[in-house]
Amino acid sequence: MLQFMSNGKNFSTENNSIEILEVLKALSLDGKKIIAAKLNGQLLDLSRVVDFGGEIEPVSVESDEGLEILRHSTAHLMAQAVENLYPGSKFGVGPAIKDGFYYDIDLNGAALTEQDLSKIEAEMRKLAGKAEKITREDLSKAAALEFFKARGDEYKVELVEAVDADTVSIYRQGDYVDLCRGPHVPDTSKIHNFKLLSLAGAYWRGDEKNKMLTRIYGTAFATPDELKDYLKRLEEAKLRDHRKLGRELDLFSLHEEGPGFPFFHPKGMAIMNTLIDFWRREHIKRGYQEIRTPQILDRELWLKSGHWDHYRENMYFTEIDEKPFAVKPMNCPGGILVYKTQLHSYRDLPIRMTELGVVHRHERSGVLHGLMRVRCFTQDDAHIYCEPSQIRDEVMKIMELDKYVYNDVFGFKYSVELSTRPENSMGSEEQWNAAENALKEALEISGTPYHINAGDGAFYGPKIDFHLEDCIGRTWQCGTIQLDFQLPERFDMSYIGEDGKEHRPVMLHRTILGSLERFLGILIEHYAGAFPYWIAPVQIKIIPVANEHVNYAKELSDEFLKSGLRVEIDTRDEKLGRKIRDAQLQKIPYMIVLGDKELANKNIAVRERSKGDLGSMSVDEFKNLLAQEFNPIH
RNA sequence: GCCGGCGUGGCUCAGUGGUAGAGCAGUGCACUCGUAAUGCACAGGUCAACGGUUCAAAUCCGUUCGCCGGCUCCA
Repeated sequence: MLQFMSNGKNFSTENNSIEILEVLKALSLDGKKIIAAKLNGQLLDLSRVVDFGGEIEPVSVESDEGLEILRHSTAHLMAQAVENLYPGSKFGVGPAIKDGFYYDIDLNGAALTEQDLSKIEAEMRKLAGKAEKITREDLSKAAALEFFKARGDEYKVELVEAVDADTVSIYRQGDYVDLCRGPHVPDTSKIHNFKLLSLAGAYWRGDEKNKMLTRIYGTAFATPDELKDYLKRLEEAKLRDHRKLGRELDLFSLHEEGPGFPFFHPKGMAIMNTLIDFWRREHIKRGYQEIRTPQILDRELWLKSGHWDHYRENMYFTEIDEKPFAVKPMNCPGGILVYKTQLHSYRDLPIRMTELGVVHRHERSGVLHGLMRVRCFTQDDAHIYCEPSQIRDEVMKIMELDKYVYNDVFGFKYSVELSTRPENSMGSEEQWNAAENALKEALEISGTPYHINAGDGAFYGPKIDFHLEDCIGRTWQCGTIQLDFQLPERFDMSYIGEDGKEHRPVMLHRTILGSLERFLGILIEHYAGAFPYWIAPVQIKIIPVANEHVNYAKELSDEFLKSGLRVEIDTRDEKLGRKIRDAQLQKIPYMIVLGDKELANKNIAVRERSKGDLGSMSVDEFKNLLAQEFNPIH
């Protein structure tokens, strides 16, 4: 006898096996949207026959788990369509991912273009129309190996070999067979709302030594509206693209003459400089001192620091007077030379030295991306030299600054990761353990939620990384805190302790914004180009109604410029509506309209970019208005 | 670096073998204008670069560069 329970309802059968769907029916838990079930927490197909009972719960296509199943089944449907259209295709992996699914396929020499996606979609719809049953079969590992070997499915063979169990399952729909853990929707007619999105190359098992397969990305949703909303969100994301806005708002440009080396225009620099002003104030408040170190340094220094051994691939080299030099990819070795110009006392520690360091790193050509991934960028770097006992406090202070900047000032959500010892690293096991524990402690005492990213630390020490979430849910690494016992050792750094003897300081590397270039890119997308007043490249646009109002406009502009505001006048011989429109498109926070009325009353008409016309007011009233704007620099 | 796609005036894009097109932006002229586009005219491109096929190449082929979407890597 088998017994099933769900939310207080019970069902039992005298048989010693039963199909899941029958159980749900008996409990009146079946329905159009139910595509799978959970028995004792395990996800199962509706057609699965079980010989045990327990707590059962239907899985709707509208739940997170149901959606994942739907997407996974859609990936299979796509694979089936590809197999029909491109005979001889071999399949790699095809998982559901955030927002959709993909399948990696060896097309047997065929090449796809984006146009082929609609052909594949059409084939998918045809197959879905047939409502083919999706059935599961359990095979022994040996039988599965034999089966896939016989079909010449080399990738599936490799996957089966890697499975750590005696049996594996395969799923069939029509002639299509795939190795899969499941579960799946009961039949292909359950798959309606899908779209294939893009093509890409992807290395088999993510290893660039392996063959490159064709990856097809797609998405699927429970309802047509959800699919439509998602596609709309993709469109909206395109409108926020920092490369497009950077051109439209005249912030920066990219040129063939300097791949990966962005050019900043006056308006881009206005934002950058405001950002730097803000950054400096916050660091001075928190006891940092700023330094600057050279761009090019003797190669010997990089041999000593370990960069030659661990980072050479990413460095640029040059020669001065026949002597080898390197362009700096990091600021730390230069900073250490500054530290070593003096003898330090324990009383001086912690020493917090910042540097807006311009670093060059060679990135492979395929990875460059606007301001987000470049070959030359400005790090808002800092190095903190302290005693081991001070590490925890210093880390917590940095995390406090991170929270203030990310959350309070810019309104980003962010998450924290702890990255541990990688391969190809320097130092002993004990040092790494101590370093990792120090960071863990700081995270735990401050109650910061984090997850561990094993093996992703820097070659000289473990790190805490801060990932900001942008407007479309992508995450970007900005801040990092890296603990380093190696460089102090290599450079024989010291301070004089209370005991009058020399001690080795610990070094913390950290950034808050990460790369100023990337941070600007993130801000552009986050605000969709409509920067808050305090950081907007042009804060006020003065718009004279006609020629005879231009002089008044210039007087006003001079006054604003003197008080440090970023202001422009539109003196073009255009109609008011046109000038307003252009200022709106430039997303300028405030517009001031000056015509006969304003000239006569010596006041101004103010328009705010999102609130519209605010009516007339005196210049003083306007300044009061500005004073109420959020502004972390004042 | 690898896979696929793309590269036509400042921008967005049409043109797929027969001597380069549009809209916006720009310039000139007229209008002197009240809260998201005034009208007319003019100017602007050796069609990414180089090589090849052809009587003829923006268009077909090859190489290189750059960009886009991914993979790998990363701030």
